[in-house]
Amino acid sequence: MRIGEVAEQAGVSVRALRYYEEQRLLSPTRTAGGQREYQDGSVERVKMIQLLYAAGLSSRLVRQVLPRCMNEGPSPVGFTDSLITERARIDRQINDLTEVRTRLDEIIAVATDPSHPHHRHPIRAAGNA
Amino acid sequence: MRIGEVAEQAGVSVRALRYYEEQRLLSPTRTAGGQREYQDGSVERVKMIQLLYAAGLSSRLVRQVLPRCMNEGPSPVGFTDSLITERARIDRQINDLTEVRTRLDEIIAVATDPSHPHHRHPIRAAGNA
DNA sequence: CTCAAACCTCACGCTGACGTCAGATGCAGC
DNA sequence: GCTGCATCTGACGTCAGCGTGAGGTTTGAG
Repeated sequence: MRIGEVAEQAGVSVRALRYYEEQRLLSPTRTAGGQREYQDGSVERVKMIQLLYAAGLSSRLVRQVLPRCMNEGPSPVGFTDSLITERARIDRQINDLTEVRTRLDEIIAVATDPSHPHHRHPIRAAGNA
Repeated sequence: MRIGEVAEQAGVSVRALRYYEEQRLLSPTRTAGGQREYQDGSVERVKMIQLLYAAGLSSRLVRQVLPRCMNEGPSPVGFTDSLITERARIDRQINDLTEVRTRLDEIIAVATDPSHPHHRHPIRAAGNA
């Protein structure tokens, strides 16, 4: 597969794929003309990269856990600590997100419930003609 | 309270507090000499700001929801949509984080379980004297 | 063989939440 | 008044994950 097809199927930009390669997350082969040639599993791999990035992992950490996520053999020795640290960070972040979501829900509820004193009508502002 | 004390109690930097003011999230009064003077509730307010930032809200959105989070009266009219959008984003992010956490747990389990073929000893690397 | 589309390599730009340094006050104890 | 620490206002630096040209090459259909 060429880069454009991978990009489309994985839902990322061509630029992103080149960036991932620069970060040593992908290593496509090259054609005689110098163009990138991706293997079959690449789309799945890119999606996993996106997921890990979305969870806030750094490129360095993605590089470390990616082989394990794709079942590509053992990981570098002694990196379990950073994984545990990262797991803790993710836990905290989930807690933060959950709390904020609850707050937002309350605010949305108040703003949507017409019987509440702080209610604002979604279309017309209250009190004005 | 002066800025240094607020910073210490809220666990943020002095620079961060000035930045929050620049973003119109705080508006401390000034002494005759021009120094910032914070009210009593400021520490709590700053912690809430941190929480909202930690959940990935932008300064603009923090500015919008903060009054509602601190029970400071109604919010600007017609901003419920952005809250709902944001809520959806947070939901997706929690899902991503949870999935990644599960992955990390699996990897950590394998790396910690001595009976697993991919096991690496936590202290000494396997296979070397 | 031609030509357009896709691809290539630099390399600078962008955004947000601050860090950091410079140089100039303000404030409190003595 | 002096000293020393806290604070002040700019204003530039940082870092990550790409976006966005510029200018040139490769590919493959016709």
